[in-house]
Amino acid sequence: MPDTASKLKLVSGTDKYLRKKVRAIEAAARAFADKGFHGATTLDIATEMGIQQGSLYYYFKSKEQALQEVCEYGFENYVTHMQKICNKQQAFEVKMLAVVTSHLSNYRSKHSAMKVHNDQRLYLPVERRVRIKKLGSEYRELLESVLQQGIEERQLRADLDTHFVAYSIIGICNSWGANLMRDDELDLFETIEQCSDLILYGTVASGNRQ
Amino acid sequence: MPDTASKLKLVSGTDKYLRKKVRAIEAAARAFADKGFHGATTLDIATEMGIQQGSLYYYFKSKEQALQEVCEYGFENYVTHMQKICNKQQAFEVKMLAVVTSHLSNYRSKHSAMKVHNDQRLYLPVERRVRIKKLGSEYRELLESVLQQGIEERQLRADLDTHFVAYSIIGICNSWGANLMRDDELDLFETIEQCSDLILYGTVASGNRQ
DNA sequence: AAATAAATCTATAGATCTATAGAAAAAATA
DNA sequence: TATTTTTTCTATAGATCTATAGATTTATTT
Repeated sequence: MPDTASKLKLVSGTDKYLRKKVRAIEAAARAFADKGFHGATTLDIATEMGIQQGSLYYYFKSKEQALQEVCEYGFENYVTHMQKICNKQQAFEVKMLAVVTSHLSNYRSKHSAMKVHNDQRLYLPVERRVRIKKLGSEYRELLESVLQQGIEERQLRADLDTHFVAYSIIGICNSWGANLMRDDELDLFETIEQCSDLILYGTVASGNRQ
Repeated sequence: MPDTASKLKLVSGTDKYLRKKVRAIEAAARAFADKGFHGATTLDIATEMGIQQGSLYYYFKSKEQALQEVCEYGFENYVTHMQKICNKQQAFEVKMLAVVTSHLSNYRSKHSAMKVHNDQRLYLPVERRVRIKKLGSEYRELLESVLQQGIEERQLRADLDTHFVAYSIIGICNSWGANLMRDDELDLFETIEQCSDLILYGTVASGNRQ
């Protein structure tokens, strides 16, 4: 069991420890994504790692902490990727496509941690959600800044509520993302294209615009 | 406990029984919406009804059956409402607005059963999901028929993938619906308007259409 | 090779939680 | 009012599941 010394290793441990810790987080992510936080057991997680149930507590102090770490892990990669997209000097449309692509590819690559973040994070007590909330705001703000850029480049409607639209984009992507995880037949690139198209152009025919 | 005779009452019982059974379903819906299927206990449900934990089994044969009934109950009203909308002789736009309004109002009226249907139904074994799946297809087909009408009336783009769009509309509405349940400050009618607007017109400025 | 540290194991206490059985109370019917 | 039916209660068996303690094995360092 990690004592005061090895607690430090949760942040900067040996490579060996960190690698297996990541495996533990990913095993927990799969179990939680599959059966939900309360439905999955510590035995499920341990079995997926090939260790005994009790041994799991070498990596997590509690099941709740496992959920917290899964959520943070899943979302971190995600926000980092978003930052890279935003920092590039590119036209709005390109960024927009990159955002949708990033979001949906993430799901297709079976990144269960994202699903867990979306579906299970509210089962954490508020005090465990502080960091997750911060990451969430950061992500939404980045997306809003992309939309703002679109408005400034006069590509997007000037009257747009960027907050509303950002939230809606996330909603569409999450619902299709869940589908992509469930249904392997579903074509990733077609879905990306259709989502972008809907967000940009809506459904109304050219002749019938307001 | 309901014997063979009272099993019939699940379909056509005394008013008294049926009224309390609905109360039971609604209590279960609140508990499941709040804590998730596995997170909520039969004690939670019973306490909300003001009865003892064991007494709950007079209304449900098992916790799993409670989940099944909550999902069916929540979705039934919903599909029925959709049918009413579709059967009216009205212009496409009017129906479209009615669909979004119906979906989102449902959430604002704290109809937890809908949330449970969306978030928890996959925890049911397939054999318990037969009826729920049928209702789901029915709903999506109705929505697709509204979209088809829009295409035929030349209001919507002729190239639209109605299946994709129907699914996306449901996705947007569900994500805003969850927000409406969580945040009482959020204005229902503004949200309805914004959702419809996004679905119909997208985000791109008039001058920049394809 | 001996000593120390890291990683895993076994076994279990203690706390749930579901579902059932049978008694008791309340309501409806004869 | 007596009888039957419906509804609820109490108590509990039996099955989890989390988290911990201490022993044991494996790996690393001196």
